[in-house]
Amino acid sequence: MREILREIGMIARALDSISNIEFKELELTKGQYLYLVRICENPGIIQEKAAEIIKVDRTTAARAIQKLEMNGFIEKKDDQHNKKIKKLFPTEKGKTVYPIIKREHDYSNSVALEGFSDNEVETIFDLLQRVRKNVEKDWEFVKKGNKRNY
Amino acid sequence: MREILREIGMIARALDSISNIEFKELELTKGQYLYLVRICENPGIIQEKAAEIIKVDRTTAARAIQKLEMNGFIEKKDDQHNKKIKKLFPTEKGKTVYPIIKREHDYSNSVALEGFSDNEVETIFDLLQRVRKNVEKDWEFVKKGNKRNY
DNA sequence: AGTTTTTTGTTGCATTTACAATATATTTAT
DNA sequence: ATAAATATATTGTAAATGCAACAAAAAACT
Repeated sequence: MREILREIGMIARALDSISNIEFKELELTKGQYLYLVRICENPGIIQEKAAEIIKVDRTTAARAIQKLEMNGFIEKKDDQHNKKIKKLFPTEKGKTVYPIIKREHDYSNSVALEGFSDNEVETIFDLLQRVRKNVEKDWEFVKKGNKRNY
Repeated sequence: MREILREIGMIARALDSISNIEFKELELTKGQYLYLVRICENPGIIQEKAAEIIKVDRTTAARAIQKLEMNGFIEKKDDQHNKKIKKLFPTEKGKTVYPIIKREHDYSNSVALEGFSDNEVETIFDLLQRVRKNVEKDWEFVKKGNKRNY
């Protein structure tokens, strides 16, 4: 059994740690870059959806986004037709910070893929997407309170 | 630019979340399974080393391991020749729980790799190991207080 | 139309996480 | 041998995380 998930965990923790340290100078505290990036790339997205694509608890997302708003990176706007939801948009400040985050991510990405051929890059991307799709089914299942059987 | 790191982040958060939920019935709280597994597989390992291979802050590891000890999953033993270090060993209770964690991990692994050929499994494992090695250099560099240049 | 279920958002609370600072043992350098 | 540097462990503090519980709007069902 090839323990691919252990490798993935190590990589993810290392990179998250690096990003959190590097983004402190942007006044972004732990984890916030995750939400800001998604909101910049999907303006109008709602909190619930952001949590789902990031794969984080709804209440964690709620508070992270609250704080992003408080600190002026994003704003919440009411929807015309649906009183329940609040659409999320980056502010000017958020839009200014986005390319800095992007640059960091691109750099980390290039570090991660050092020594990879173009072909290998395509391959790992394809395989990882498949893993992600496999895994997110179980995540949603378990998060909803269901029990996996094994 | 193929955003492989975003995929990795999603996968890691989803699986960590699943594991944390599933291990609550073992009386293991958030994150503890990480440390217990490493200690079971590397009996005698020290805290500092565990943090390093897991890729987590030293102080976080310190408290997680403290708690594992308090709850009887592991024990710390003084070293004969080095008064500074404390070697970590699973207790009987820890050893009992280990195969349950392992089974869960194996299951998640098989879910993650659903639809993969043997060849693809080998490929992704190999590529991920290379990514991990690339990334851990930067992690150690940044954790030590150095600044990446990009 | 009325009822039930689902979706979305929020808050209380307990816990984990990690930075900063401290202490002590060990190793390296002079 | 002594001093400086490094390795290892710990604690204080602030913040994020996530479960449980709640509320209200929307959607699905009868």
